[in-house]
Amino acid sequence: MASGFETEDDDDRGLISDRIRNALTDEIAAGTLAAGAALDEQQLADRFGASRTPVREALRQLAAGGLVELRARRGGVVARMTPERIMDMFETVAEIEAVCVRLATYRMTPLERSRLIELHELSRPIAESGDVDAYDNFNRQFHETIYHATHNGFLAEQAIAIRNRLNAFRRTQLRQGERLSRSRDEHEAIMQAIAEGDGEMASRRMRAHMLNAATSLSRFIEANKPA
Amino acid sequence: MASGFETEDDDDRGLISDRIRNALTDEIAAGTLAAGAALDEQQLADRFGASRTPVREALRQLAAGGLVELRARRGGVVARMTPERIMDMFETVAEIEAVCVRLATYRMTPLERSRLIELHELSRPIAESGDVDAYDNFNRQFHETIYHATHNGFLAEQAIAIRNRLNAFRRTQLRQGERLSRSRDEHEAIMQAIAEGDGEMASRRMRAHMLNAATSLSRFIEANKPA
DNA sequence: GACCTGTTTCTTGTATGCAAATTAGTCCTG
DNA sequence: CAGGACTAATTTGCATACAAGAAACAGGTC
Repeated sequence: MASGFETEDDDDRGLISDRIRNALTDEIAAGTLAAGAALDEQQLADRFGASRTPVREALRQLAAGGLVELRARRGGVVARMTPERIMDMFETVAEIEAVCVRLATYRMTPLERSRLIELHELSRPIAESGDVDAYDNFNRQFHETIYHATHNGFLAEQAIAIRNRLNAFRRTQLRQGERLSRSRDEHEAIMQAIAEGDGEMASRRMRAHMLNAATSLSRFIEANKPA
Repeated sequence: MASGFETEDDDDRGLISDRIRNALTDEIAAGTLAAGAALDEQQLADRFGASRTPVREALRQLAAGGLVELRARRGGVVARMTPERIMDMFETVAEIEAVCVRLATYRMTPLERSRLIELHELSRPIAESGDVDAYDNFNRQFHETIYHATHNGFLAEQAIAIRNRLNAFRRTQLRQGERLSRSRDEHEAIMQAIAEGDGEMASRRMRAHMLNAATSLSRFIEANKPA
């Protein structure tokens, strides 16, 4: 938002290793590369029309981000996520978000507060329209606004990193219509607590909000993964 | 603990890139490589008697861990930490630790509880002796025991990762004698809250405990960094 | 027939070489 | 003398080549 130089996001121009990293991230997120899939360096190099060197660098970066598991001299596989681990990640995100909203409540500037209120107001028509992608986009903005309002850059970075890491594994789904309006209602409750300056209350409501989303996903996984 | 094969930890045998990564991590942590120092690939390669390839991989991993900042085609420098950022990191650790101890209070098994009590008892003579290294070691065990008692593997990993990241920047210092006994007193208060099953109380006390440590470090930085 | 062992093959890890890009150094110009 | 542009040198990014380890396979033995 602040840095508006690049025409789009990143692709095509720049470092090959970055292009490969982004492409692999997207493919893992989209599910094109299934969890547990072996990542052959030469094969990937051929596919991207590059040599193994940038592929290796991309894989290392992905491994550092937790998307890929790398065993020495045995190559890499797309990180295999157990339902337990996904729940652990969701709980962690929920707790971190709860921390963020508490700090944000006590520290946000009037400008940040009005920006958040504005965002929240904008979400009403989106939730009513049922446009999941649009709501997803709004939702990310809403939460990231809160991260930054903590005035703790490191915490904000961590929150975004973990959130992205989780996003990469939720595939395309979690698109149950009724969840949208409930999500907005929960945001509403959080906004009210923020408005009252009650960080603890906002924190508890945020935690509940995130855990509701987790439960929703959990049900989806349960339903779609028989094994 | 479970895997007790290696004679020591890691060094000398195994992947060269890992050896370089570990060595650089240690040197950054020890302050041998000052913050902002340029990291020339060829120079490091020569120093470690290797080629640039493993050096590059090591640098990427360090960059992912936040110890090194890498700008495209401009090489890497040891991450420059502003006092603000260090405080942000400390606050983040404090909040995460607070989350951990709350969850741990509600979820720890009797075995984990007795292990923690045992550890805490052991710390009394260490704190009295004033052996900072020994107390440091105990302290790490104490906190990591709490992480694992959350029964959330992902959260525990995150907590350890952030804690390590912070450790790498505190140089050799923070060795003021009086801090030891105060630290143990604070642990005592946390243990009491855990014993009473009051996770919220334990959480608040843990947060205060960590912020005290941060303030202590902050004072040190203020005193030793004139610029 | 099952299991162990030696060999082969494939993959990763490392080294070296080359090209592009950035930086610094110098020369010229205002 | 200051500022800018061109050139040269250093450094990163990538490609290719080689070596070492691991997995797969075949053969033989119990």
